[in-house]
Amino acid sequence: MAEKIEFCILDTDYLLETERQALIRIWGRTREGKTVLALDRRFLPFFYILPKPGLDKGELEDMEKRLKDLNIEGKRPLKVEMLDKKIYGKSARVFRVTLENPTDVPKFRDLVKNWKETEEEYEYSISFYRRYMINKGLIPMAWVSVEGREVKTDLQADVCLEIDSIKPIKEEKYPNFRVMAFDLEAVHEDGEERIIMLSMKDNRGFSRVLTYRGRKGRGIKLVKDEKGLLEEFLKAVRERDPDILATYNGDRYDFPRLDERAEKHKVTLTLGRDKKHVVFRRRGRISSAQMNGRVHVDLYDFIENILSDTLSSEILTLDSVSREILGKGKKDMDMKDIEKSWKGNIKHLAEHCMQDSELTLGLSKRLLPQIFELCRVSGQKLFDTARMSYSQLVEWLLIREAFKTDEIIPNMPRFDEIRKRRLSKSYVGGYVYPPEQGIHDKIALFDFASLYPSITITHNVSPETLDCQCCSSKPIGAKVSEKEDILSARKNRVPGEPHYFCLRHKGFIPGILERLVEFRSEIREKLKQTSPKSPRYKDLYNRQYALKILANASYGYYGYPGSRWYSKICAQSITAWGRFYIQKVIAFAKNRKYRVIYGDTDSLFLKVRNEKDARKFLRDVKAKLPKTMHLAFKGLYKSGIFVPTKAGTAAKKRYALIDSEENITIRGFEKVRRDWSDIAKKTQEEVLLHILRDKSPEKALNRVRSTIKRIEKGRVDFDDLVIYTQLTKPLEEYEQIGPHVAAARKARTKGIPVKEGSVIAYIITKGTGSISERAVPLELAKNYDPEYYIHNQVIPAALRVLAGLGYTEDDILKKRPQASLDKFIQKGLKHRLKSGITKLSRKEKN
DNA sequence: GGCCCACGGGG
DNA sequence: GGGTACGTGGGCC
Repeated sequence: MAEKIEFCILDTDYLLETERQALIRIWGRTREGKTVLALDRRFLPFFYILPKPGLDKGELEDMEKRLKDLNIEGKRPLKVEMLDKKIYGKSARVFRVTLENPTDVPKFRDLVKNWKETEEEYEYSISFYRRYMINKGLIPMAWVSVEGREVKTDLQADVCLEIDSIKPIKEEKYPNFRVMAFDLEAVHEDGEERIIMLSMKDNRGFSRVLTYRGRKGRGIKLVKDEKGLLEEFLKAVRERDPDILATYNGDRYDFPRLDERAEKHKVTLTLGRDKKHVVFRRRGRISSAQMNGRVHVDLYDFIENILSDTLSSEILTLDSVSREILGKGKKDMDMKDIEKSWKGNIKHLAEHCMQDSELTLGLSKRLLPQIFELCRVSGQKLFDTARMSYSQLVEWLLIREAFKTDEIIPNMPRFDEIRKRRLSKSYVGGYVYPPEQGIHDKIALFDFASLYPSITITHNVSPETLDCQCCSSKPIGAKVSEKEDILSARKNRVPGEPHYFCLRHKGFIPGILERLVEFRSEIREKLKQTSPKSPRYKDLYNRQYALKILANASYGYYGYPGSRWYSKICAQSITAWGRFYIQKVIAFAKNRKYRVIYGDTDSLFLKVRNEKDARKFLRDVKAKLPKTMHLAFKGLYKSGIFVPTKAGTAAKKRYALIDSEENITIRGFEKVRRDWSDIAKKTQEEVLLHILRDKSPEKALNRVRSTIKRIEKGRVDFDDLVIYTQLTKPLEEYEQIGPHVAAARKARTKGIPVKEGSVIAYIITKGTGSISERAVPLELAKNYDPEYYIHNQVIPAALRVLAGLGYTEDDILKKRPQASLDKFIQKGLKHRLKSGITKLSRKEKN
């Protein structure tokens, strides 16, 4: 029976059932809530070959014949065609070799890559499901109309179709995807990490905790043992049948644990919509847990890669991220608490476990719509998009655009090319106007909105428009100097660089960015006419956010060593223009007798009389800027301090600001990691608390001082001094003997077993020699070195926070008076911190 | 100063 | 059958 069905694409994959054609599968959901599986067996893989330039007609014909005659164990190319394509905008004739099975592609490519007629091969490494989506114009998380014949399936789908035809359709809305979050708890017992509890919660009212100790209670289901827990989990997922399984750090923690324990108990981890075990896909240094027909979204991956830039949170724990995004966090339990509860208060542990699933589900409600929009812009499926870095998102956007315009997709750089790019001389970045140290009042902040994308568009910065032939006779604006009018930068000469960009033909990347930016401003217009409470507002907001992310990442993509469209000169030119514009604005301000307090890359702080004054300045300077460059007035701050970092080095942004609503912004933080001692971590935490909650930097300083005294008097418990560091390779293989390696060696000679993967607990003890020489395993430590803990642990940790407020090591050690800073801090922080809207950020723009 | 090495999230 | 990949800071050499 011929059927027609419309659905939203959730996932795509392919199966290699035979040596012959592969099977493409598309999973989705209809408006009516049916799950769909659509199958396509008719799509064929291919790749391109660019012949050496200068081959004559006869030689090309010979090459075509040789390609047609290729033979691997009886397998032949199904088709060899000559096509007109473009490579970096220039037309090029290429051969397209069509094959039967995706695994044939690399095999046939290997055969031809060393031919003397072969200049280069292209598009041989686009995975098959991506190839299909690109060529059919299908967009994940967008809609398709499929005509086909319904077939039987033993997979978990309401409808299964063999595709006769498939085409994209326009529809903005999403179907009601089913989302389930889960979280597990584990303890170490007898050298194993056992799963003791698992919680689940979905967006349709289901929640459950599984465990095998204590009493069954509301929402708690008791199972026999760990194996029973795993089986019950699989059953629940199958019954609730979510489209999306959401975790927080599931790729690195929950799934590897499930996998280990399932193997131990001989349970097959069937969490997808087929009968297959979860697979782990390598992605660089980590693996991702994937199943078929159901999408595992690890929110931590997305937050770490993308969202962390817009978060003010210093660390990315579930607690801190939830606090910021959802306005509610959780009571954290450490490993000892969990073990204690497991032996006693199971109910308490169950609440804690469920809380994690709740927060994860809460986050997914907010973040999945953003990720969906990124899927639509990048054209990549949910599983992939949720794990992509900025560069990868940009890359896939470009790849999909390239296909539309008959551009051949440039190859990924090979390993030695990447290394070469990494080692190549770094170029000059953003301009920093050194901050005027001290306290200032009435400071206006201005910044360029999307500076680098604007430059890319305004100046047509693209690899194929660089130093073009057509404009070579007369590059314009050849002498761009300080004295010239600001508008001369609109010409195509890169300021201070011996390059120019084409004025006649729009570049590939500027063209894409221009459409992105136009599309975004259309959406922002619509946003203005939409009630902020309506669901449509959120959709539009997420859409413009996705576009902004992609546009802003484009500059980084030019300079990213793994980039297919790498161009150091483009990246360099963009920062050159960036410096040019911000310097022009600064020069203009100085000319008008404004005091410039600080400037960095795309922003500057000016001392102004009042808001009106600031707005007037903006108006005047904007008249001097190209219309495509958008300088904006971001706000007037009552006061602020700016802390210059060491001259010469790349200046770090370190400042604290207070606006009229008494919100404080502090920038320039870094975080303390786990290979620090507890005493350092605790001190830092308390310093933060004293400043933010008690509004008292003085208390914070005193807190550090008393800790130092305790250390000096030898009153600190070893537990607070231990540093934990993992051995990531066998002890013998270390070239450099760091403290943990030295401590591990000492442990071994005393008969304490250590091996690759062991976490070494050590203390830095008194004596002479390097830190490593004085690093002793916790079990063997007899004393500790106060100097090390004061100067290498506590003070640096405290200064991460305090330096942002202008304090130095000398202040902690009472070596200098601090009148002026204290005045600011008393005045500034004291009551203004009340508002609680406090930003602590290590983030630096761009 | 350059290079090696570990961390992050989770429990 | 093409993920090969990060970015930053401490301490050794």
